[in-house]
Amino acid sequence: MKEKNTFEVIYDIVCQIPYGQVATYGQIAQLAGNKRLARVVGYALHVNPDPQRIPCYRVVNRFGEVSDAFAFGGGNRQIELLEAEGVRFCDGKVDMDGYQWKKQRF
DNA sequence: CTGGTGACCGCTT
DNA sequence: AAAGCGGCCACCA
Repeated sequence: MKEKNTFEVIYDIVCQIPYGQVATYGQIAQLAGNKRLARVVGYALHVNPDPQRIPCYRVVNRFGEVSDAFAFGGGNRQIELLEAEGVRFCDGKVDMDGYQWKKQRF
């Protein structure tokens, strides 16, 4: 049994994001073990070995905005995908008021 | 083998 | 109050 590396854990968490919701790097990083792993989370999605299994487009920074580095494929592709799921965008930012993946308290 | 970087966040001065 | 820096993991030269 091989223990899951930090990357595997990150992929697992991102894969657990429900439909119509988004999560932040810090949120995932904290669930992965340390919130400082946020940077690693970004890198993990950067390599994104399995985009079909890892919906990286459901991951946004704490501002609710997508990364301005590569924009996931040349443009706001990510935003359109989220809109297709029913997520509302405001000035290119996600309405974190009720779409941020909050671990169901109950 | 060593150094540096990266789709980030939070703390410190 | 604002600005700068560190930290963690993995990969590249």
